[in-house]
Amino acid sequence: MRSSLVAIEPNGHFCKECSIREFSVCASLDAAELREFEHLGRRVHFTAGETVFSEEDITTSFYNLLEGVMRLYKLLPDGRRQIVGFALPGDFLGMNVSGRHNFSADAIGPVTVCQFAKAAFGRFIEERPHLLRRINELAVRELSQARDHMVLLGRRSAEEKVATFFLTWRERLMPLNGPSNTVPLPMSRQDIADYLGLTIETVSRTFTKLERVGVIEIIHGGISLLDPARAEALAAA
Amino acid sequence: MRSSLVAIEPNGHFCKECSIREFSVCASLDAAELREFEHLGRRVHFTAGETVFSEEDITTSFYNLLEGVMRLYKLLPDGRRQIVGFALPGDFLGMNVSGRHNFSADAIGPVTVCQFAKAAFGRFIEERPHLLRRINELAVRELSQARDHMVLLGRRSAEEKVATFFLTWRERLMPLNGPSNTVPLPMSRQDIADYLGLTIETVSRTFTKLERVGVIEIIHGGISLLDPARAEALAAA
DNA sequence: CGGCAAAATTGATCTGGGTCAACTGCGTTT
DNA sequence: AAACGCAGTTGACCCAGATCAATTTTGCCG
Repeated sequence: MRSSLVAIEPNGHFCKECSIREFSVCASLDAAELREFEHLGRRVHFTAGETVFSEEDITTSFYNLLEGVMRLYKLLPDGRRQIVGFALPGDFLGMNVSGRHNFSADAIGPVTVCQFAKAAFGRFIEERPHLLRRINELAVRELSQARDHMVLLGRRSAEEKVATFFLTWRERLMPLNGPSNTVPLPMSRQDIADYLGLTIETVSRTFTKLERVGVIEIIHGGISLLDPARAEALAAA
Repeated sequence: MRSSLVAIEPNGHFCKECSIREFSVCASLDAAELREFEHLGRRVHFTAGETVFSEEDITTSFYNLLEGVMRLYKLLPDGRRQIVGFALPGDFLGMNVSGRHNFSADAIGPVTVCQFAKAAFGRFIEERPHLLRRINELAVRELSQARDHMVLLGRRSAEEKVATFFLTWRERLMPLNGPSNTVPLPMSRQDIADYLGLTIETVSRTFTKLERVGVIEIIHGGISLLDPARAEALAAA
């Protein structure tokens, strides 16, 4: 569903207090720039399941994810879905070709974003090459992740896919939550299936199997990695 | 195999005569910049099957593909291969995270590249934001292609994969060769299989099947798209 | 032209993961 | 606390595509 009414805080938040600044695109800005930047963005909230933008939409905004997790996906005409990634705080969304988002983005659970009007943001970048360099850096990193994911989708078995997913998801959460063998999984089994190119049944069976052999423990809202080394081995890293 | 001896032309070619300039990263440079740029790159040739760089290599150069086709791929420890893309003239290679190429690149048939030392190229970009913008544009386009390919790998049937491949490959060749229903396929069946997440046998059988039903004709070094509309339908675009 | 090796095709069979269907558990509403 | 509904799990069966195994075709070199 698309949000028809979203809460908009009429500013009041300051970039310099932003907890995810160091991870985000803003990390490249100095104090003076940050103060100017502050006026370009506005915080917007979304509730669980809301669609932030759709693939066919014309891009009018860029988004900086502040809180929560989003699923990024594409649909085939017959409804098959491929999740092309999950966005975490610090991720920058909205770069695109030909003026259209080429994937859709839903909030998984409550989400806060910093939304920038495309035109104003474009002007701001124009005279700040270091910001562009930072954006490019993030794009190249994403591209690298995308290629890794192609390997997973095209060449790995169900067990390898799931084990790899646990490890890379834990890895991605590390800068945010610190190192831990408890891996929260805010997304549904269906989301995981659509991310890994599997069915929900296969995901569920593989979870159970990995638990049975003692690699993980399935806990409420996630898993616990009991044997990370074994998981690495299963992932055929 | 890695090339131990490659022919290096001691310059003599001029950017302004470069046939693929308009498609490449250089399209953003003016006449004066081009003259300066010319001294940064040197043309290097590779023969069929040669490896231009490997995924574990530390990046020391950027490459602008001038002639020929390259396969870009990643290997799993047990030898399974996923081709993450094919590079065509105009494509720019070498952007990376953490200083290493994160995929390998082989020449398919004879290849000519314009090779730039990383440091010199980096300095040149530094003071030319429009070049950076152009590079970013290409990265974002690649990212979009990568996401499309994830959908193909994760959610499409063998027949859909092959039909989609014919159509998108033809599409990519269009700016270079002009529109045509004759689609050259310089890569091997194994390459196609590793690109589509299939086996060589399934690729071969699917080719034969599509020929039998009159969608394509298998010709020397490629296929002819007899019924593009049917192909679109099979691709579930 | 003939003889090889590599690439591609075709056939027979197998299997990992999909499909279909039932059931379980748990959070929400009344 | 009963009743509902949705997410997740489990079981039985099936099939698209993998695997294994020959051929056939193509390209190449003496």
